[in-house]
Amino acid sequence: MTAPIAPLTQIMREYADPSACPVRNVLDHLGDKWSVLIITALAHRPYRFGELRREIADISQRMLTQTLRDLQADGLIEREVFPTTPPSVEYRLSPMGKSFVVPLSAMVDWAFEHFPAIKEARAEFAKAA
Amino acid sequence: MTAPIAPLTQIMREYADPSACPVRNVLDHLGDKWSVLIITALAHRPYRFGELRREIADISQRMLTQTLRDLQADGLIEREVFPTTPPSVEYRLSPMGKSFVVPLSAMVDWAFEHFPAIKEARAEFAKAA
DNA sequence: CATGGTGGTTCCCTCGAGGTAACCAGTGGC
DNA sequence: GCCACTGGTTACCTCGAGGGAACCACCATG
Repeated sequence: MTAPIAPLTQIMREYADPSACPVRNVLDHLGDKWSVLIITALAHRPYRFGELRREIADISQRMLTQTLRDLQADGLIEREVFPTTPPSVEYRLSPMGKSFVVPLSAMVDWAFEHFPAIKEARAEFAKAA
Repeated sequence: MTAPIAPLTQIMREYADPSACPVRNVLDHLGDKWSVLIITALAHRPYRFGELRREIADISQRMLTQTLRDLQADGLIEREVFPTTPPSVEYRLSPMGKSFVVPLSAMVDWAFEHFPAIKEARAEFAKAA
């Protein structure tokens, strides 16, 4: 199982400026506290703002708005306003967002599968120290 | 392409405490500034401390030490000290670390592939605002 | 008239990730 | 004697992500 990632040296050389490196640029954005959770929710069906707020119980309204805006700016989600009273807003994954679910779910599966081993490793490491 | 991720509702309900949720627990750790970069480097071959420091040009010695310790605590990398003078230290991926390279490289590939589209989406979003 | 539910925005504050720099022991080279 | 390289540790500081609460307009309900 040789690593299929391009050599780091090459990547680092090509994208000396971290903000220009695709990996660091994209993954840093998605590595925040809420993006993955929101995308996971939207992977199942479109959600309205309030629904998401209730679903992700411990997110603040401020961060929900902000993270949704960032994901929308990156083109991962689409926002649609319905002129009802009161106006309701629906968020859904864009095609690109849906394509992101594939590698994301691979990571999620990995996390579930190896979580016990990681917990054990942490306990052993703490014991050794 | 239906999302193969378990329903968020179910996950959130099962792991009400965020620190007990495998996904948030594991991915938050790996979502820091340097873990992915270090794992990417080690995916190709073992590295010595100083080698890593030079390879990842813009990491501080402090964060390199700390991130390596965290990855070691999670059981993703192994540390071996050689009793040379001066003592040298080699870091390599553990079997679990190697298994993580699979989903990680899927994400890296996705990032490379969609980076142009993301940049375009950002530009368009900024223009619209 | 007041309250609650739409989907936000704005201000203020905290806390911790991460950067910088100095220092350590031991040894080899000039 | 002085410097450099090995792989660190420690103290100090900054800056921004994120939390909390208040506020907004609009409408329906009681």
